[in-house]
Amino acid sequence: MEIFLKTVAALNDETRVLLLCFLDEHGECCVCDLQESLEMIQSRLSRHLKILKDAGFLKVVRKGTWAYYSIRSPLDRFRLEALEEIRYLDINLPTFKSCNTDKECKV
Amino acid sequence: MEIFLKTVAALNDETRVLLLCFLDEHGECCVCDLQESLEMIQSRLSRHLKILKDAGFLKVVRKGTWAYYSIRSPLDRFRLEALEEIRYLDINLPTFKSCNTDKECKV
DNA sequence: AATATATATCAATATATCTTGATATAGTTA
DNA sequence: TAACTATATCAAGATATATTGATATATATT
Repeated sequence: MEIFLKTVAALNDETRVLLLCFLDEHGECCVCDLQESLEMIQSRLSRHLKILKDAGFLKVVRKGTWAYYSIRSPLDRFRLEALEEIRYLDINLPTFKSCNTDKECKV
Repeated sequence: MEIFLKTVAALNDETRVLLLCFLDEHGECCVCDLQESLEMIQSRLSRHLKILKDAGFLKVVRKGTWAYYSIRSPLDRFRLEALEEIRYLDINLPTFKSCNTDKECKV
């Protein structure tokens, strides 16, 4: 029950649905890319990414100070179905903007 | 987006997951049966049943003063998948107790 | 070592949701 | 019509979640 509720709670927020949709569309992104693209402050993003990760939707790879988030694969049946449902929502996604520090980011 | 969030929000509560599970297991129940079986006060039940109904999970049939709730059928793909997931949760359901007014209830 | 940068966490406030008890509504029975 | 019953809704308080700005952590660079 707990895991199910955690999964569902993660889906129960517009910001997180947008995040899932964006990562599904653009693939792996670092937090600063998401900050630029979605125009969200860093603490807010970090919080929601953690919730999605803990709920089993995302994975993180750290490279130096950067954290690259992407949709976890493979997703189990229910999470995949949720993602499918989100794809159908026809959300108007903002365009991708790189954080353009151009050091290590965007490998 | 709104409809998706409403659907997910409906799932995001232990009481409602229990309700779905109970109705899935026992089929159509009137509110007073649920009151007896789940030992919940009436206003609480009524609230949650409405949320589940508005989110597309339940249907209601009124007969006199009684309201019989059951899982809506057919469910669309995502809601059905959610219900499947709930079935797998292995929730320890309370036994069915009729509201035993024995007038019209439990046809 | 000192500074800078990316990310994570914390604290305070704002907003939403749940629970309960009280009241309203609407059918039923006397 | 009046009293009764099942259900729905409302109001108040309690609990959870989201947002923001500040701070902490950890890596990178000089």
